[in-house]
Amino acid sequence: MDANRETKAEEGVQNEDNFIQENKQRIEDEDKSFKISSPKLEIQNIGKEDNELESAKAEMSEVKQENERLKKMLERIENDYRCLQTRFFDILQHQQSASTISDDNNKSLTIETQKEEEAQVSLCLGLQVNNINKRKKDDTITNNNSRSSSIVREDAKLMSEGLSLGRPPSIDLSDKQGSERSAEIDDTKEETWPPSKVLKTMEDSSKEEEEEEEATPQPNIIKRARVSVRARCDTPTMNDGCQWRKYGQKIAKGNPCPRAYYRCTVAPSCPVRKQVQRCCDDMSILTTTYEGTHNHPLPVAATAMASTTSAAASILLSGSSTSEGGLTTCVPTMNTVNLNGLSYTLYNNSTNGQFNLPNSSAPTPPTITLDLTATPSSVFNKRLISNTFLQTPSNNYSSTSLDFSSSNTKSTLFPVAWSNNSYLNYGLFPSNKPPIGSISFGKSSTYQPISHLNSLDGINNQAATSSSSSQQLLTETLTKVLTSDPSFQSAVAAAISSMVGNTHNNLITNLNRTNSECLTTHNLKWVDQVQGISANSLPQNVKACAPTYLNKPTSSTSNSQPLFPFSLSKSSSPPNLRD
DNA sequence: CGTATTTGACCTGCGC
DNA sequence: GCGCAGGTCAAATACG
Repeated sequence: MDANRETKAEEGVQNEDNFIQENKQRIEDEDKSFKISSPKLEIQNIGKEDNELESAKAEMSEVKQENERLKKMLERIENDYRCLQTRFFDILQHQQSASTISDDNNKSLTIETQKEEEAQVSLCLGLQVNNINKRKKDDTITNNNSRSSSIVREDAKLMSEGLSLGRPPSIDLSDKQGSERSAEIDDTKEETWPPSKVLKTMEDSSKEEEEEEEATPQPNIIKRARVSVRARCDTPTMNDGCQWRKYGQKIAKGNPCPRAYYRCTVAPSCPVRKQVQRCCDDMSILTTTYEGTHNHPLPVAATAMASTTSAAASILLSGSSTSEGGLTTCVPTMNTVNLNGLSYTLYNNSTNGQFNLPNSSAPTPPTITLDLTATPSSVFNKRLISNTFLQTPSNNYSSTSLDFSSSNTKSTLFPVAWSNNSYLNYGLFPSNKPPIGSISFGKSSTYQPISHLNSLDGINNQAATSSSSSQQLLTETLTKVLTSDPSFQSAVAAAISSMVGNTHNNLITNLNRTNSECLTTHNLKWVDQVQGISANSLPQNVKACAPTYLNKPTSSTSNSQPLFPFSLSKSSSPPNLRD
């Protein structure tokens, strides 16, 4: 299996190599065309007003500068990529050599690899931890003598102690039957939503298993993981591609805006529900909270949101495991990476209540928030505010926020790396407000980060404390971070692939498969450009607005070339993590 | 007339 | 045990 995987990885690397070459060529051609057209423009401007001529020249100069920046950027990306490629092959070789040392180690590696792959391909929200738990307990029992790996034992131990790692389920989406298989799993073994009367009566056959699950003490904490999406939206709901039926509405305490309850009607027995509520502070912000797992094939338009939310749930669950099982600090962690203007914030507060639904006084399920609303700096401030005022000490669930905000306005406090001279500038925070527990890769960072990945604390500390960290260190740090947490990889890959579009699927998934996640830093500028397109590309009969990142443009953009390296082409395949 | 939405009642869990 | 708040149900209503 490793050989097959390695082969696929090499193919993916090769594809990426070709991809970079093509786009480099494209940029050079673009540059040539500018050089050719520039004299023409000057000739045309002869006889016009001087100011018009100067303005035209200025525009051309800006275009040229932009083009130069893009070229340099591409070169640097290429260098980074080659560096990571080399590193990746080193790791591969190292793994191969290590695998031959002993059988025990071989078994451990195999199991680890399997688990890693499970994490990478999992797109299931509301993870079947109980099933996993059962399986692993069985493994622990049956293999108690010698064969079970230490990893499995540790997981089982943690889970038995209520410190579930929330490892994603082993649902293989690599084939086309994956979704159906997951649906079968959902139908027969799991009820991701708090069981309703109707569902209970409908599922008599699974009562025994439910009772078994209820007998286990841990439970719904993981199963009820939620994913919230904050987005600016003028319409009552976001268009996420699914069909929803409203079944209730309630005015929550502290928010005059009613909270609407929807359930998925794509399939009659689909347990997925969502809550939609406007932010009382900013009525233009719509918070949509998803809970549960679709037990049916999703419409193409819905796969982006579904994959993103499920991947985000993976991050939440892996992150919560870290905070619950490993972190000894009480300081909430907020990990922010500004990837070329795409602010990626992991907000993980083990003592915080549900962030996006602050009115909840009762303990709430672990919730992850995808924030598509504001500039990173403003979002960051909101995080601090919410952290200050919304803590519910009785709540031990974690809340995680993924901030996919794009900084449309170039803030001086939170400069967009892609728009500045410094490339691959992963997170520049306002120097006067150091975030508590944040990851900051790159320059000007003076903060002590608290990673959500325990094992990487040292790495991040090193990266953050060294204000003159080299590009090499930066690359290595990123690589380590991204390759050390399969859930993180999975989530990032799914989110990026969802945002960037189906075209880039192979690239993302290949790299996801090969643990060469440096690519996630490559394609983010284009996302900014997508943002303005998607809303206009929606069908007119759609009453809901689309989250700008998650609803990809299709026909309206299929014929136009992107401004930056990554081409768009129409694809109907969902942006999941399959091969 | 079928379907979707509205809305008041009801259920459940939690804190005091 | 009581009250509160979130969540759900289902009859009534609206809409195409």
